[in-house]
Amino acid sequence: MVPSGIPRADEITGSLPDIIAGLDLPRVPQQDRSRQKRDALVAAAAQLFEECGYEATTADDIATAAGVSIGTFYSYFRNKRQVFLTLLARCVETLAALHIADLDIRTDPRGDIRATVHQAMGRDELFYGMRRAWTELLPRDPDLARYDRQINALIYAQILTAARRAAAHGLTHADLDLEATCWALTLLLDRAWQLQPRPGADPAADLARQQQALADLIYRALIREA
Amino acid sequence: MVPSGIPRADEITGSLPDIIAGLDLPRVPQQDRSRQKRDALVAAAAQLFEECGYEATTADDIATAAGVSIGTFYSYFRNKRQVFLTLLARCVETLAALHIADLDIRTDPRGDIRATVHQAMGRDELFYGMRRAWTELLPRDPDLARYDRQINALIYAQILTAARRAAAHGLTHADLDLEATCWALTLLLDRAWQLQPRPGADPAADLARQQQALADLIYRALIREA
Amino acid sequence: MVPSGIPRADEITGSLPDIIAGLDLPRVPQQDRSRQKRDALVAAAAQLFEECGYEATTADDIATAAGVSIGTFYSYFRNKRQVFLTLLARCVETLAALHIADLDIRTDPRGDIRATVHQAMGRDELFYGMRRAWTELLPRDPDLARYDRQINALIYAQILTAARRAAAHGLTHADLDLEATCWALTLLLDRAWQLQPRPGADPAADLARQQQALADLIYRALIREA
Amino acid sequence: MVPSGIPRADEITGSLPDIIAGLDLPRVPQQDRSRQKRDALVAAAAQLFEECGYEATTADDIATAAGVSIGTFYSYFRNKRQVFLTLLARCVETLAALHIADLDIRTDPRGDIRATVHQAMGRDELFYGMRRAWTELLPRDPDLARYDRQINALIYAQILTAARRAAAHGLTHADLDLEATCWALTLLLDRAWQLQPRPGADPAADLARQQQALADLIYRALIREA
DNA sequence: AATGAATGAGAGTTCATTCAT
DNA sequence: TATGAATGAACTCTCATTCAT
Repeated sequence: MVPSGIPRADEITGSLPDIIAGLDLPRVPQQDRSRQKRDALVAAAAQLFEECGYEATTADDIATAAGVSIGTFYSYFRNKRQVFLTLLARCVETLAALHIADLDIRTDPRGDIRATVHQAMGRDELFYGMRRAWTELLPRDPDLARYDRQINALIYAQILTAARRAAAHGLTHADLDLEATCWALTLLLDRAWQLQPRPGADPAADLARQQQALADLIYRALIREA
Repeated sequence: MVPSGIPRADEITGSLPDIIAGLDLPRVPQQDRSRQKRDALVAAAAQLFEECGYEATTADDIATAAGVSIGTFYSYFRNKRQVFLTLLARCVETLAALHIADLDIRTDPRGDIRATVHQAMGRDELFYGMRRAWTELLPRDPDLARYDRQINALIYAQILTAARRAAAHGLTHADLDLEATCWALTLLLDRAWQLQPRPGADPAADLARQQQALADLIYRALIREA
Repeated sequence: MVPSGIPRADEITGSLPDIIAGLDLPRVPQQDRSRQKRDALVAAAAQLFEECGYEATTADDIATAAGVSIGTFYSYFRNKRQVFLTLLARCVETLAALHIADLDIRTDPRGDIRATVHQAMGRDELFYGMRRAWTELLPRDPDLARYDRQINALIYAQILTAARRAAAHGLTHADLDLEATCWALTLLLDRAWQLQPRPGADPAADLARQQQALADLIYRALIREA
Repeated sequence: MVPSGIPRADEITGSLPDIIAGLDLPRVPQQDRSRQKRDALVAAAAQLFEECGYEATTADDIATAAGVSIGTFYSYFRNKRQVFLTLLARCVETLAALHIADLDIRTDPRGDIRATVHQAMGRDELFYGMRRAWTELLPRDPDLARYDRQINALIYAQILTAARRAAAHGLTHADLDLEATCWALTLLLDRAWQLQPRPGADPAADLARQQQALADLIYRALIREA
């Protein structure tokens, strides 16, 4: 069972880079030719995972799409899961670059939150290949579930840090359950990364609209009107 | 790819019961003995799906857990997917019973939202067996993805109806993008159904706390302070 | 392997009724109600075998089509094969009624042969349900292959008897290999029972035309022009 | 139901090679080792089909008999049916090599027919593995039934061509229904390919005897005595 | 390093037959 | 005698992974 309660303080350990360090990743090849081949495999996997899902994508499909043999695939990755972990590592790096905790919310809380949401959700291309595979693997890969929990816990911790700073400056609602609210926001973000522009609408404008609504929702959930 | 933009008006068609009607469900056996056996199979499937996930649970596992042979399993369900659909139907029935749209928000918005959230999330046991299976099947079952989209669209429509009523009475924020905000809340609810009490804490109290934070978040996202 | 050489004299033993006697048939029920039920099962089986083939027809299909339960099916027939044998017995009885050997060819050989072919091939309805099932079961049922061989041998013997009578009266070609020719004719007849009217044509007329061509072929293969 | 009326003119389309081209055949491996393995599988299948029939032969049996694993079997053939189609293609190639239509019947009709029958039936080894499988699959494989019909129609067309040439030279019986007679001969040939030498007799001599009787039968069915 | 043929455990599903009611 | 729920052996086919070349 995926435990999804508010993370306890002791669960917020390590950092996003630590998670990458803990992954069973293949070593990055040093030679240029090899690295290109590995990248081609990862790119092919991302596209196929996105289009067909993880299960429906065979190791053979990935190798073929990357223009190499199945044998070569297995010389770069110990197994199919490792390709996925490589994609995961890329995601986590992106998340680590967000620095939500550094959000200084004092001068323009609404603008700051909007900017952060925009930044967070604009990394769409880096989740490419992850969305479907993640939901497919999560339920049956205990390690992955742990990573999921850990990543969410760290994002939660960052949100909580920023929220506490706002609270310290008297910006938040008086009776706010900071922890539970930040956890709810973390869960919402997790879902928000799956947002798509609605078909028919101008994609960029539509996404911007959704991002703004989301940012305002977060703003109002936390910050009281002056 | 699962399209997750704000539902267009024309996507909000039918009703939750319509979705159940569209499912390829086995007929419910009339005889008591048979119904008991079918229920045992469904219960076994739910538990195994919850514990091991959908893929990792074989038809044989379910039959064995229910104390019948594989042949019996296939005489009650055409295939493994049909067991899942049976669980799904149960969920949708629960959702249909929520009547979010009927929420009359005028007198005590905060209390009403709290009550609704409490009611919505208190149905936990009925999602038992669905959480993991749903995320596993979603990416590879186009029909299911359609149902998912449809169900979310209908919940969104209900939230939007209630929110519009509040707006008509001048209760909501002035500059609110109602549609985008309600869609964000719908996505949040979808995630919220996976909430668990945090280990170590008193489960009931902890869930109540998370529910209240969630309800307040929704309240503040929509309703302006008097 | 199905042995299809010209039958040796010692293979021509017994009679068509003997074959029926050797079949593992269920006893015919005495009570009227029971006989009706059995007949309904046989009729349903014939139709399904004809339309779907033997393998594709399940015991359950037959029972359902006959309006009884699978249990009842198995109280009338020990197994699926026994239904087929029942149909077979009906065929063999029909064949036994042909009396080809009695053909007195002296006065009007051509007319006699035509009449016999017409009579032989006109029993179409009695082969109903057999054509597909026979070819399906033959290759995998050694007993059935033996029956096939035996039946063909007996028909061959009858044709040979008639042909020898004609030869004795100097009606046949001088240099005729009676045995081999009659065997070829037997094989041809076996195939001829699968003849259908060609689509588009008047069925009765078309069949009559094919029968006449077949009869003339036999006539010319055996009888020399005066 | 297998329609076995005299082929209509519009049914005689394409050529035997066209039929092979329409089959869903696996590509022939280029590497020697692979081809040998594929041939071993085909040979094993032929023997097992001949001895046990198509249905009774499992994919596993074939793989084991060929000394490879079931996985290897499925890397050479998409399914069991494809092995059969490979055998079928071999047969059709043989039939295409017969050139019955080219039969010039004017100078020595009897000798020509004998030679052709001899040639046609001497290809016995190439039908190995087909006889039982064909009759087993025919009733339940609509595609195969179509091929059967098509192949027979083409053979019929060739026989008819030769017979018409003979008729044009006034060699045939005056009142002959050419079409119906040639169709009967086609059906007879179809059965004749299942001829075996009778046990106990000298195989070669016995087959020659049967072939000669068959050829004479055809000769007399068509050609009038000078 | 690269290939791709080979492996074989394991999945879903069918259906002839049995037997308690 | 009639029922139909229950059985489970058997079958086809997939695909992650290995390893000889």
